[in-house]
Amino acid sequence: MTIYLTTPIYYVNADPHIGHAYTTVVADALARFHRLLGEEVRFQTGTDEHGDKVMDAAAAANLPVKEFVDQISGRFRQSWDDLNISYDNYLRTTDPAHMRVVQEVLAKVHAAGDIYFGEYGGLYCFGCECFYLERDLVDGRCPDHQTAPTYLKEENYFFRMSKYQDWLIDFIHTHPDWIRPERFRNEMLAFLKEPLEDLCISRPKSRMDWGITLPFDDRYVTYVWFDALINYLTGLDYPDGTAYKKFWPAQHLIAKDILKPHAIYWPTMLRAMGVEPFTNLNVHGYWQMAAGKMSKSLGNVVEPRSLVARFGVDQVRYFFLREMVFGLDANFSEAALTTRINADLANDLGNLFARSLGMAFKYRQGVVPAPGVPEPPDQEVVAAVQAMAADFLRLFPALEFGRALAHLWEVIGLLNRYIVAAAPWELAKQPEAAGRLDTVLYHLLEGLRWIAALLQPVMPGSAVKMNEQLGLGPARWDQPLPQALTWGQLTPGSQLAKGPALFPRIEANDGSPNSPSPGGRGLGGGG
RNA sequence: GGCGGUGUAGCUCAGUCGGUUAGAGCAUGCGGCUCAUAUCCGCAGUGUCCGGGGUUCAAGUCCCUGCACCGCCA
Repeated sequence: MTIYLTTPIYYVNADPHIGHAYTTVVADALARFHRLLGEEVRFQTGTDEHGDKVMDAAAAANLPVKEFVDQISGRFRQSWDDLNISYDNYLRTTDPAHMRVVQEVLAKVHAAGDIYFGEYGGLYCFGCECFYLERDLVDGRCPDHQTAPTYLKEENYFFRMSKYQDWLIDFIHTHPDWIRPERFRNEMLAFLKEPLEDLCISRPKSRMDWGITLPFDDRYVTYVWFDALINYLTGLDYPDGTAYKKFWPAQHLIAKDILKPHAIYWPTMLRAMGVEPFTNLNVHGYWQMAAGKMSKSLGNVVEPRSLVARFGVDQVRYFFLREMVFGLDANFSEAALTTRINADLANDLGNLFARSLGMAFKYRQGVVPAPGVPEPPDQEVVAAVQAMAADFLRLFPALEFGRALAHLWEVIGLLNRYIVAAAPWELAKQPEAAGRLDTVLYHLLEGLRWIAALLQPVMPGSAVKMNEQLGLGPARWDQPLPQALTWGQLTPGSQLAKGPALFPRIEANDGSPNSPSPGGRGLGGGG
């Protein structure tokens, strides 16, 4: 079984932010999850590097464009390395291989008659890279940039998108799960009730030349979507590469700001090219930033790099996956992040792990004891762990990360209560209870092994630390999940290892216990 | 302007097909334990379920309407 996971290629006119980071962490968690299931995974991310906004940003930075895009693209890549992102391919639209394939695709679609030459005139905003109608303007100005648009009349190339409208509507109807969650599917069906216009896909070089030259007219470069979207194919060495034959169609992950290009333009483009549609378009919401709190004192915290530096990679990854319901907006605040880290990671999981290993060392010299005959509380632990794992394996690939983790944390709570009820410190005082103590310690350690196994996609570094302290080598934690999730694999007699606290508490420094009300601008995944 | 969504505890949110005294986590208060990262466990409290009207034996849930916020379209 194979799976091809993609993030958007991020636009390099600005630095990476939390929205990009979220999309990429989700993709990585899924990639790791599917690898653990024993599937063959291809995971691609990258950067989108053409267009006027990049030219402008380079000019503003006083750098040659190529130098500028190298720099920003490198910064994205660095952020993903910080976040422990296990991408297989990092695609840049300035790669010659990509540019060559885009030209091949353009030539093919043009030859088939789905790209034609036409004229378009209108009010153009350079900030938005798009034309506006009078009624869309606010006081004669662009609603986003507050600048007056310029009237432009130019000849351009158009993709015959309207031709595929009926096919697309039918395809969405016959594939209910294709665009998910459902609200985004409904949004697109509503949009498709109106006639689809053809898509302008070129820019004259006289106006903008930082792009890929049209193979059939070298006065033009292609504009945005016939460049950017095709990355999903060029990354697989389309059309002849073995990767393409092996991994297409894709599971796309995007933020809702680029829903339309991915749900409308992209499938019709694929249709015109004669390529099978992607498997799913998975659409997530925005992190709403607490306005006023981020700007000055914490101005840099939305940058993935500083977030990771301040709070830790796995802490940030856990927060992303636990806090946001995929498809809905969520609030981001330092207070909420701190609460998750302290309550869930330090107090619940970290402390459970520390006290369990601590007792194994204190009472059994750090050697895994052999369990005796399980009693009802032990059986309850086994049953709960197994039920949780089944839920987790079902919810995680369905993008219900928060619910999957909530189930896992219920078991963490159960194990904490199990300790109190069993009171190993009392058993340790009674020589005749030695067997009972062995059984309780074993159930704790084995339960933690399951937890570590399931947390690998979410917190890979911490899961390794847990496995190491549980005395397991890579050969054990790399085995496919279905095999790892068998009760009793922790070998009695094996040696545990001491280690530092998995998740140190974050001491409050701003004195604000609760997160402020949501506000401010959402941050999307870009693309 | 059209379509859609949301509104539940101090905060973030669950609430299935209408069905008992409306739940969870965080925060707060009290108690307990000592293996543990001042952690863990137990107990406790708080709700105009956005307002108004309606259907029903019964409404957080269904219908109408008003308000607020959000999204898509125009």
